[in-house]
Amino acid sequence: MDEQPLEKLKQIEEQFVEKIADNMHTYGVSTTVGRVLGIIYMNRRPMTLDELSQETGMSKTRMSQVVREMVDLNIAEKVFEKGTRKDLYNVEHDYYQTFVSLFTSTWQKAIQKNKMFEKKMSAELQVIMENRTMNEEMEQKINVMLKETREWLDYYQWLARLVDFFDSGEIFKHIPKPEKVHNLD
Amino acid sequence: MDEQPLEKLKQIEEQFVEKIADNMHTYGVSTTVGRVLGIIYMNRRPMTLDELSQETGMSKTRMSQVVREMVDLNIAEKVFEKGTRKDLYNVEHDYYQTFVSLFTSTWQKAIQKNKMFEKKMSAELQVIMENRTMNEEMEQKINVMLKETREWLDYYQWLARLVDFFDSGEIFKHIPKPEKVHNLD
DNA sequence: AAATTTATACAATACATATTATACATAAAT
DNA sequence: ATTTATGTATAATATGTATTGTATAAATTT
Repeated sequence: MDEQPLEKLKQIEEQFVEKIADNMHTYGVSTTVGRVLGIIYMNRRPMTLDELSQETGMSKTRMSQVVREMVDLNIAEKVFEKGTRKDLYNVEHDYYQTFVSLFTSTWQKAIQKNKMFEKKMSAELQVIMENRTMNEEMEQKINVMLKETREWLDYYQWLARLVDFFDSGEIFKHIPKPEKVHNLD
Repeated sequence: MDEQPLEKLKQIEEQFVEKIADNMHTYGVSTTVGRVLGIIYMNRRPMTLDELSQETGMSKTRMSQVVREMVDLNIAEKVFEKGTRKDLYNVEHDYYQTFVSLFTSTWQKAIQKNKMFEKKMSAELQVIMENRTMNEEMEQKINVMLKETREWLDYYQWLARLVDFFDSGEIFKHIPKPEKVHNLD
């Protein structure tokens, strides 16, 4: 291949960005979030909305929406630089941390949404339980559903512990990141 | 409330189904996959495409698509019953196992898609490296990208170990399911 | 052998999400 | 005080995904 090495390197960086973008639905976020993440990552310094707009070919409005989502997900942060009015955004430079941030953010929301559900269901089942006109079949069905609500609660409590397991970094004690030694090549 | 207890119980089951459906985007699958999962779960015996179509109000075509996806994701299975021509589908009755199945299925696909990427990038960087017309800045950039490909590889290998950690059940040694004792109430 | 049932391929449509264009509020520069 | 820059609210549009309708192939029943 006759391409200039610099151009070739650019292409490789772009392939990285595209691969990150491509993977992002696995993390529960849009392709564009991944693309912006990858672009800032490869840029190796914070970027403005205008720069992101230029780099992605998308509107500044869209870039604004995307970086706000990323900040909410803890995978980007606004950084301050003296002498510029424009907002600057940087991203997490640690693949593992990005995974943990997205994993915990996603599941925290799910856990939060289910916080009151079990209580509500149990209460409603209790109300039916107090109905005097109940036969044995009915009582059995209610007991099955009561058991179900407990399993639901147990599972969501387990999920909360799982999220904490990741958020605290405990996961890395059990599945260590590879040693850095070979990076000293 | 004056509702018949049986109707009330039906409503509670439906609320469970809707909550499962509602949560499903967190697991990376569609609301309809969740609804079908919940319906079969609450039915407590395998269901046919026609029954699912009836219960969901959706086309039989759609139900066929959905259950195939669920079978692919290891959260449903086709079961055989003597004396019926219709396919019967059952679902996993363990919240934890459903989580593990979806988690591992989702991430296995991502890992598979990235299997060759690092090799390809490294090879392309090596080709540039051999270019004689390289200056020091260029060489530094290539080294940064080579380091990047190693980190990528390390991270995906870590993800593979993480998936195995879940798939093997190892996760439950570190974050145990709650004791079953209180279920004997 | 013919009719019927069943699941799914295929094409078309509906709906939800991603994105753009424009307007507007706020802050900074002049 | 006015102008300019900047980010985002809002409305409209484009695109991708979910779903339906119809056709078809294969298996089962008659």
